[in-house]
Order: sequence, then C-alpha cells, then structure tokens
Amino acid sequence: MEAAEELFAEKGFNGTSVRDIAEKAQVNLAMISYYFGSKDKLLETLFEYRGELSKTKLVSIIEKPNTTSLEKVYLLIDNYIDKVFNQQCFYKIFTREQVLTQTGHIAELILQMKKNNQENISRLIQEGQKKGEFKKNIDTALMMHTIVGTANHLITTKHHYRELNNLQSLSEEELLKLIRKKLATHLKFIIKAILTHEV
Amino acid sequence: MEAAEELFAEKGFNGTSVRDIAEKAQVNLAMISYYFGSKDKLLETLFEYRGELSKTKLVSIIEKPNTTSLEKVYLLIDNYIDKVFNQQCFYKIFTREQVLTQTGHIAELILQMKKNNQENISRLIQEGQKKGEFKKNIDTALMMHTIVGTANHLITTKHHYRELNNLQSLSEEELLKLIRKKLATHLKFIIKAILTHEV
DNA sequence: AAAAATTAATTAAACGTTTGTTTAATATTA
DNA sequence: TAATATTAAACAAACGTTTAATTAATTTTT
Repeated sequence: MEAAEELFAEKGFNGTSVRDIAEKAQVNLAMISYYFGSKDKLLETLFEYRGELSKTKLVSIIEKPNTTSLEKVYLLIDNYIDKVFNQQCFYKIFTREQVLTQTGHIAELILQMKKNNQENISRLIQEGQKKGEFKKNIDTALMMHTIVGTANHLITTKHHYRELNNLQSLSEEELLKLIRKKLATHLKFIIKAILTHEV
Repeated sequence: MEAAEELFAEKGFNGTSVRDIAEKAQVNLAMISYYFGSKDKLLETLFEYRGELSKTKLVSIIEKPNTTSLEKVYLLIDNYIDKVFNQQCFYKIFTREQVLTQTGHIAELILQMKKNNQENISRLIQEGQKKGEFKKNIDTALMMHTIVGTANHLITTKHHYRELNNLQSLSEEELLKLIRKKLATHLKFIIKAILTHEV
C-alpha cells in the first residue's frame, strides 16, 4: 500500500500498473490481487486507511477548553497543514481523485470526509459568533475552500513553487520548512480577516 | 480535441481511451493518430491551444490607463474566474496534470504559463507598492496560490459544494452563477486584506 | 513430541481484454 | 493524375486478473 501510494502520487492511478507496484514493493504480482482483491480495491483501502487516521483530531481541537474560537481555528489550520505536509503523496492522489465526477466507493468516502469536516467547522464558527469573537455572515464553505485550496495547491505543486521563486539551491527539507512556515502565517492572516474584519 | 477535452476532464487522461474519443467525436479511430500523431500529442496540442488563448488579456489589464493598482488586481481576479468558469474541462485537466512531477512537454508548458503569470503580477504588485497603494512585504507567489488554489478547488469540486451546502434544487446554471458571484466577492475581500491591511 | 493433515502464503505462467498505433485499401478532393 | 482524407482491419504490447502448482506455516491427531 505504501509503494502504491507513492506511485499513484507520482504517476497517477491509471498511470501506474499493478506490475509497477509489485516491483516497488518487491512482492509477487499476484499478491496484490490476493490481498486487496483488485487494483481499485487497493485504492479504496488506501482511502479508508487515510480517512480513519484523520478523524479524531478535529473534534479534540474544537472541544479544547480555555481556548478562544480564533485560537481553535489557528490550531485547525496548523493541524491541516501538518496533515498535508506529512501525507503529501496521499494528498496528491486525493487532489486528483476529487476532480473526477464519477461515482463509486471512493467518491462517497471523499464526500463523507468533507461533510464531517464542514459540520464540525461550522459548529466552531457559530460558537465564535455567539461569543462575539467572529463577525456575522461568514461563508464557512468558501473559507474552507481557501484553506484547503491554498494548502493543497501549494504542496501538490511545490516543484513549481521552487522553480518560480528561484529556490533550486534549497534542499527538499529546507524548502518544505520554508513553505510550511510561510503558508501557516499566510493562512492565519487571511482567515483572521475573514472571521473578524468588517467589510 | 473538444471531445477529448471533455472526456479527459470526466475520466482523466489515462482513464480515457482513444476509442472513447473517436466515438464521442464521431470520427474514425485512426484519424486521431493521423491528425495529432498520438494520444500524448493530442493532450499537448490542447495545452498549447488553451495556453495561447490566455496570454494577451493579462498584459492589457496591467497596462490599462486611469486605473488604480487595486482595481487592476480586481480585474485580474474577475478575468481569472471567467477563464476558469468558461473552461471548466480544461482546468480540471490542468489541475490534475500539474500535480504530476514527471517531466515532459506539458510540464514545461505549465511552468511557462505560470512563470509568465507570476512575472506580470509581480510587476503589478510592485507598481502598487511604489504608488503607496499596497503595503510592503507582500508574498506574491502565496497570494497567487490563494487565488488559483481557491478558484480551482471550487470549480473542480463544485459537485461537492452542491452536495455539502444542500443546493441540489439549483440547476447547474444557477449553481454556477451563485458560486461565481460568491467567489469573486470572497477573493477580492481576501486579496484586499493581503495587499492593504497592515498586520 | 512427532507425524499427519489442513490451511495459508507465494510463485511463475497463462488468460482474455484493452490499449495506442499502424497498415493497406478505398474514397474524396485538388 | 496526384495528393489528401477516411476507413476497417490488424498489430504487438501492456493491462488487470486468475490459475494451478509449490512452499511455508499452523492445527490436529497420534
């Protein structure tokens, strides 16, 4: 599954053959069908695995005591950036798969993940509004699109960021550290404006 | 090429067979190799075609007389939203292709498009800073990532936006109109904050 | 505790499709 | 008459999956 994740991220799902995966994982070709059922089911299993991993954290942030709503939103941003940076391969796959409108088990999984996230964050925004921390008329969905869109776009196209900003001298590690820091500051600034600045 | 564009957007490049394209375009299978050379070259041709289309407009906005820098940025946002909304299929393909780190003609085309955009927009930002309209220390690259990331993410996953916000009753046209308006307002608000609000 | 029986894991080879592309013949246009 | 466009058929290669045989591990019986 690890080998498959890396290859799917690099060459796309349909651009990766089961033989590629078998070779990278150093297992026999037939083992993949034997253990996962099929190539499609392998991708499904990957989505289920990654989906499970990211469930619990969200709620614990939202319910954290002695924390302002804005601080919680900041924690949420940090948490999302962590996830995207630590699971770059998966988020590349995710970014590509979510574009396809075709129905299926993975499409359902993606929608469920998003639904779950949006519900929780909506609650948090409402909490902040009740406490008077946030302004009225916040479009939570669009705000999330900006967080997710900016972070995903940056991490999935960081090879372009490096090239366009003449950062070829940096190591991959240094580049990631730089991007991560900038992105966190950038998103927090934007989100604070959305949540607290009156028009 | 139109048929191919729609199919690539719907099922992905590798998920679409040359036979699919031939059938949708109602031409003989061999015609595609005859006119485009290969399936890969067909995609390249599409990228070149779409790339050419979007070159000129940018400069004309930046050089528009009697316009403040902020107004120009707003025009730029409107222009980008227009492009994304009018070429949804292509932007789905683009969004998916740019994730792949593999080198090739298309990768070069994508990088050139981005380089060209970033250079022009950097000039505009500097102009605004000289005029005192914009604050110092603006990360142009990140700002662009937010515009592009938010817009692309919204349009390429609008089927999720519809579902998550209970807009199933809206027609496709109505949904697009709604999203378009919201997105324009949203992005302009954010970008104004980035360009003019001190921290 | 050893032997036998059963289940699970692993393999190389083969399966039938589908893939992108080419060929060689025919039809159309210049 | 020559060049171009279009076609149905065929091509070899690659695809995901299955098969049948073999090896390894586990359980049951002696």
